[in-house]
Amino acid sequence: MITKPAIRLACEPLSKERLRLWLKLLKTSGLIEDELRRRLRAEFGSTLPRFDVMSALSRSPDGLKMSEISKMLRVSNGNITGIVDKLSEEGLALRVAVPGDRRAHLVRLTKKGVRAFDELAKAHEVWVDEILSGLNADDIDGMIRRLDHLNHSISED
Amino acid sequence: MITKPAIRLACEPLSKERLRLWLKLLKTSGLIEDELRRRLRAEFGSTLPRFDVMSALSRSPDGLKMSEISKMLRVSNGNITGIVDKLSEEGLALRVAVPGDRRAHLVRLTKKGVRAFDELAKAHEVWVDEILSGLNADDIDGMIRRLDHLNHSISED
DNA sequence: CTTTAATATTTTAGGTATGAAATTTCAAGC
DNA sequence: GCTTGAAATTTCATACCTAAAATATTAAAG
Repeated sequence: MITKPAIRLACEPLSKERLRLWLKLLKTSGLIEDELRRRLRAEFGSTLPRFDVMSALSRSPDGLKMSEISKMLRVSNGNITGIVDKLSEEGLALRVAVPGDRRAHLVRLTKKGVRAFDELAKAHEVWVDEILSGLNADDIDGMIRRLDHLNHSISED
Repeated sequence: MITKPAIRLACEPLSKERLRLWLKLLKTSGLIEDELRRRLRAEFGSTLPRFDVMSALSRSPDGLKMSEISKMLRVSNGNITGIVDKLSEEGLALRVAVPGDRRAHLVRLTKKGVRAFDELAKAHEVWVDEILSGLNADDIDGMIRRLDHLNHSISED
């Protein structure tokens, strides 16, 4: 009787499988991202980075420092400057001075910004639901569990 | 006897779960991408987009048209122009005229480009293996299967 | 006090990305 | 042959993004 091997004799294939996994992960998230970007542009004339910044601000009504935003979104500090500038110009966000510290500013959504984001967020959730509609509850659960595992193993190394 | 419900009474939680999944997917691929970008820069003074273009060219020794590259990598045509310009300046790629069609050019890696990419690709595979080392064969297999499913369901809609 | 180091942000230089308009060339149809 | 439309690429304007340098402020150590 032939049994399936309990251990792998060579590690080489596993490294190839990891590479295959990474390429698929990259492709999938790129496809979804492109589609979201397209709709955000077509239906709201907005962009993903702006949505991300507004989303972060929305979760912190008391405001966030520039560095807090860039840390949360894992993008460079200098980048956030430009995006917040734009949001401010359009009256969606504003910089508030911090009493005890003249270096820092708190960025906050304006009322107009909150309204705009609520609309965006509602549409965004519907879009994601549509795009991922091919997945049932088990699929979703399985992927979330594995992504958590992967995420954890990456972050702690 | 109480049986588990065959259908969900409310769809709302599933849409939230899909959103959760997307955010995790985005975060994970971002973390991996950032790490690869960092190493590419630190160890080779190169970038991910250049690596991607070289990788595509490497798989097609007979050359690729600009539009073929942009289709493969799902980036805009105008973008590829700049990257190929840079690769050409550095002697890693070159444009070859197409005999029957004076509109198109075939882009091809030079010998130097092939050597450079081979080195990059070898390092890249090791990096990915390291970064994903927390996953065993079953994890990898499970994720690949689900990503294929998702990918398929997105592309065909 | 004053030097020093750390923190918070902006600026700068350069590469990457998009969509749209412009250019050149090709392929038919008349 | 000439026009029309499609195809391949580049150019353009604009936005994003990074790392690194510059600026300004705070805090702490001597």
